[in-house]
Amino acid sequence: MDVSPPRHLKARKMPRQARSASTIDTIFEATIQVLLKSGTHRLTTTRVAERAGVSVGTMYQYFPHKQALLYALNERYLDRLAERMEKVCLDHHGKSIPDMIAALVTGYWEAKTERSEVTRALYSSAVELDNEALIDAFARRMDAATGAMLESAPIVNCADIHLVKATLLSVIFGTVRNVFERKLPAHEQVAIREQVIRMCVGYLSSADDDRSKNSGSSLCAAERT
Amino acid sequence: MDVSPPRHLKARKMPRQARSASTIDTIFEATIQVLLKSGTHRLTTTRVAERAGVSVGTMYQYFPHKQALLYALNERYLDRLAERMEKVCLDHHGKSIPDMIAALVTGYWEAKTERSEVTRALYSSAVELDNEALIDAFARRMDAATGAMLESAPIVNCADIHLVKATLLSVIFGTVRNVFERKLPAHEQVAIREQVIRMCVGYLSSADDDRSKNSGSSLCAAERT
Amino acid sequence: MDVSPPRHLKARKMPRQARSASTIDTIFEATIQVLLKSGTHRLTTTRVAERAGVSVGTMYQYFPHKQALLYALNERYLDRLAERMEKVCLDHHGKSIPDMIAALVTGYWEAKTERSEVTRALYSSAVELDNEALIDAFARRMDAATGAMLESAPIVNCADIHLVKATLLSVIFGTVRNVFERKLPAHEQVAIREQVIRMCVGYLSSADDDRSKNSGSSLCAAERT
Amino acid sequence: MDVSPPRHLKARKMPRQARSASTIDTIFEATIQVLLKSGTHRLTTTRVAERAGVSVGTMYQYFPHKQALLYALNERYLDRLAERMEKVCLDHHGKSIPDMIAALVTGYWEAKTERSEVTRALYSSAVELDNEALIDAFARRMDAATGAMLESAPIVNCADIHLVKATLLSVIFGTVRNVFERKLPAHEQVAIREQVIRMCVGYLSSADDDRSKNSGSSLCAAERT
DNA sequence: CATGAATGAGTATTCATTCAT
DNA sequence: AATGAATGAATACTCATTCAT
Repeated sequence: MDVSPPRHLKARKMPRQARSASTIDTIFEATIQVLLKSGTHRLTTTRVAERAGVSVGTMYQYFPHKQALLYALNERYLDRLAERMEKVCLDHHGKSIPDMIAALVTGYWEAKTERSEVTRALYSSAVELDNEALIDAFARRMDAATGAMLESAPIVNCADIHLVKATLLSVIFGTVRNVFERKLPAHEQVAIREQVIRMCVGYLSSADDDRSKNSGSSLCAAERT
Repeated sequence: MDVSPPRHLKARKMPRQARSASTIDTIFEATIQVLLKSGTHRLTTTRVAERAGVSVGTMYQYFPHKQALLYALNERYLDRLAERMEKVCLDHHGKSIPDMIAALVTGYWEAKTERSEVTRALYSSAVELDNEALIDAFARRMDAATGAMLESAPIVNCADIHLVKATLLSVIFGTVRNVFERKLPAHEQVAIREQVIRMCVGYLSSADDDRSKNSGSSLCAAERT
Repeated sequence: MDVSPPRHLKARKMPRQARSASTIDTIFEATIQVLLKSGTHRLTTTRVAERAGVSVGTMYQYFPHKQALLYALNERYLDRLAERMEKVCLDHHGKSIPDMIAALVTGYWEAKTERSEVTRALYSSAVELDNEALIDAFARRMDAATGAMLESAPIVNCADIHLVKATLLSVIFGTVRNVFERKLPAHEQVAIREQVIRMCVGYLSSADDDRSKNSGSSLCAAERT
Repeated sequence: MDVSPPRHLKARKMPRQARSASTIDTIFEATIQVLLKSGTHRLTTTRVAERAGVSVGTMYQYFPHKQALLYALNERYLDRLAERMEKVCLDHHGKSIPDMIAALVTGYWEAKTERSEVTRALYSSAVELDNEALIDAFARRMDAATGAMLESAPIVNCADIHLVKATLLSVIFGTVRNVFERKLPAHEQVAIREQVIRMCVGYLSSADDDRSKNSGSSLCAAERT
């Protein structure tokens, strides 16, 4: 994720040697483990270092302070998530709209759910972390990826593709998180997921319809005013 | 909100005298102020007490520990939010579906946005708080309120009203939060809000259509299997 | 126990009315209960008052501070213990020396053991309590009582009866406490108790022998130098 | 003292470097000083650290909590006391019984009296400390040491040497403590001490007599049943 | 007199960060 | 570079005591 983080959250050294890279990875993993075992508010630098098998001193060589560590961890997480979702999008270029939507929703849902505890832990670690820049960067990548995917669909051809995309992404990401966080029973989660797909597909095709019919209440018409 | 909280999060004494009630309210307000000024992780019992103009000791008479204070604060917040949304629902009994949806989305959006900093602060205060019970209770109230509202609409008549409601609420609450948290520019937020309303309205009418047409891919048909 | 306690440890009001006396007794009992349930270092005035069913304020009417309460409690305990032991002594006037010794040892041992947890609790409550005066008064009463008892024995007739008594009492009280505190198995405690009786009886008769034989190494001779 | 303490009272790190060892010793000394100056209930970790000239943090590196510190302090004290008494016993192997007894009593008495304030302070610090294991270990060492000493005496030859030893030790330790705690005038303490020695010597020789005479009421006969 | 809410100094314990070795 | 001992400010929570009602 090529964001310039708030200056004070920068990692201290970029891993130039293989050794460093692996050390950093070990530290990341250790952080997650501690997060899972002890929760955010008992995540201490000492505990992380211990778990990672390095000394605190060493950890401070890589991350100038705790916040920087958590920032970098979230960065890595969002980076991987973005990559994964970009791949999902790429894989569905040229597919039908319903396929695309289903892929987006399901892909995101699976990414969150696979290691749901880790997801939850990361959410809580990011509280009060100045990570807006990360979120924005993630949003931009998603925007680009879904944009490219949707444009590869034969039918969709709406003027305000930007707004449609923004809406879609907000609905998908927001809803999945909501369902995920409420810890609903699995079958209910799946059922809702299907509904959300239906809803989004309907939305997209209506946006399209509107355009062809030039209807007054349509998305595009609305945008023309 | 008539939830029995996890035993360890119970407030210590129920305010029996007017004086106590106002003290508790003062403490709540102080907590919010401190949350806003210092952030969750610098919210200390001392600071809250100071701001509230009472001694720490007094605070501990009412809340056996910090967690209980935050729990009660969130409880109060969700309680008020629920009341507000219930009123919104009641006020739209018998209205058209689009009106209902618009009211739900806009109502929730406004509730979050009016004192957006407070909303954000409360979200962060709830991290690592065992408040699932609160969320559940809130969800149940929303479910009941929206259910009653939707059933008062002439047209809607779907077999799996439960799933439809759950989906609607997840989409609305999830999306609003997502938009809210990303701090998008106001006009974009409004635009997305309108889209979400469109989307939900479309979803509801399609659910209804499905039923009347008995279409194989419909919501209700699906549920019949 | 007619000791004048260190001025700062005096109870605030002498119970003049029946009501007061019973209140005080309730408080004493409550103190013991709290001591048993929570240990000395979690004995708080509030907890005692609660348990006693009175308000803290009321408690402070009777005892100007915590120390005074504990002092009075220990005073009462030692008073009762002294009474009990005095009765034991009186009951054995004119009996044989072995009977006397056995009565002393067994009596004391039983007094401690009957409610051993209470005994232990009181010991711990007295730590860092300025209760030397109480101990002294108790010692004096024991001295008088055992003195009178021993003098009623036909044989004993030693010049330094004071030293003999002091020794006896130290040995008995010290040993019983030692055995008591080490929580040895009951049968071992009993066995040792019997031995101690033997030992003391032997000591007393030898003190007596010495005197009649006027032996150089005797107790009384030693005292003559 | 090779006792495994209750798990929660374990010291945190064993001193591996000379520096640590001296730090720990400094902390012990400081604890004693604070105990003397402020009493047990005003012994705070901060005060100890201050007096020791280290930071609280450092103290907590070595002792996970106050209790562990006090436990370790008592352990060290009893360890040294045991060593000292073992030496006394060793030094009197082969001596006469009266010499042995005198050595035991006087040795213990001196150990307690030399720094009597420290002794008292340690007693009070141990209240409500789960130090039974320490006391037991100490008792076992004393038992072994006195056993070896007594067995080296030509005459003593009693069947139930175990009971005799237990009695002796209880009497000696109990009585010395009793005399010590009552703060009797020094000359009286000395006088009683002499009496106790006489009493114990008499007891031991009677136990022996009994055996040679096979008297029915003797210790050994009793044990044979 | 009785009550119990309010007080706030006091205390154990944690933890991010530094820096001598 | 790596280490991990040392630091000490920060923080949650307690409890003896007072005093307005």
